[in-house]
Amino acid sequence: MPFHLDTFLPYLLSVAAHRTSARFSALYAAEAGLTIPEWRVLAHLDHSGAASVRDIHNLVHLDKSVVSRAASRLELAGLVQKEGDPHDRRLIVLQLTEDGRALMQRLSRVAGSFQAQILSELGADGPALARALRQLGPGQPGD
Amino acid sequence: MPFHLDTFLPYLLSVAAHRTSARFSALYAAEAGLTIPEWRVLAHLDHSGAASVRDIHNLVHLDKSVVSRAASRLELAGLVQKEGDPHDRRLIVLQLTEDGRALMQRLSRVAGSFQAQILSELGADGPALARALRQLGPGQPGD
DNA sequence: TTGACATCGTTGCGCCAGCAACGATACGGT
DNA sequence: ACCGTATCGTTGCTGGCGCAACGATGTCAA
Repeated sequence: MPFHLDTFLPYLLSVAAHRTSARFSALYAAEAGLTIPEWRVLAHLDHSGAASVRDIHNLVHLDKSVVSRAASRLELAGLVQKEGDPHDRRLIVLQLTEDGRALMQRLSRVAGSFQAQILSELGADGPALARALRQLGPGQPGD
Repeated sequence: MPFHLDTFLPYLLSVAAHRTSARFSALYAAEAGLTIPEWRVLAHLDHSGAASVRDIHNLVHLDKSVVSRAASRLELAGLVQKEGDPHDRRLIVLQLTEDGRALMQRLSRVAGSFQAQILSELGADGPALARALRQLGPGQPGD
């Protein structure tokens, strides 16, 4: 019996993830020309307050180097402030600037309405999708 | 109200997709050192029979160039046969070789048991996840 | 038939993710 | 205090994706 790719979960996940990210990117491209890593760093800082590169690396599942470069670009753009931690001088404390907070305030509205849009498209399957994705995502055994 | 990244669907999708692909890759890495595009091309050829680069590009959501290069690598590995279409000499007909079919026979068993494993982890949410992913994937409005 | 336009596969190029190596700093045992 | 080890952030490098351009072939209308 041949194998059907279009019922295979890793494939479906990959396609759905790409397409959904692309849809969302198109939305916030109007507000700001952010890459996905940059968006994640901003979003994380927005709800966690100050955080080190390593914190973000662990919690947002981005490689250290990706976080580092995203943070540098965001600093250049004036959205993020980088300063050394006085207690541990290896650490870099990242924090949103005033501009960064203002941007995230607008973007979180965009994100919220996008999320609502997606959920309305999914109907009753929405909650199950979220549960399943959290189950498949890291933080689970072997991570 | 700050924004919570860990309930945001594009983020959850991306993380779940990466992790699930990585888990599956680790499984078939033992059988064959395939990249994800190579795996998709093989899988599609296995259940569609002969197909052109363009067919795969459309149906498997890989860029033309990615399909082209994957096919070249697979031809070098002796898993796929490339020949010109006699009716339309622009087209390249891709087909599994004997070795390719044999490999896919083994890999489809691996894939099947992996799928079963995932579904058992998801429990009752499995079917809803599949439905939701198909809904979010392309082939929907605006694609 | 000819010529304008469309389609197919390949190739070149820019870009970013992922990995490893590095310098700098912190920690722990002796 | 000192030395070996661990951790943090940055940077160089390789490889692959995505886009655009190209040559080759096909199609259709005049």
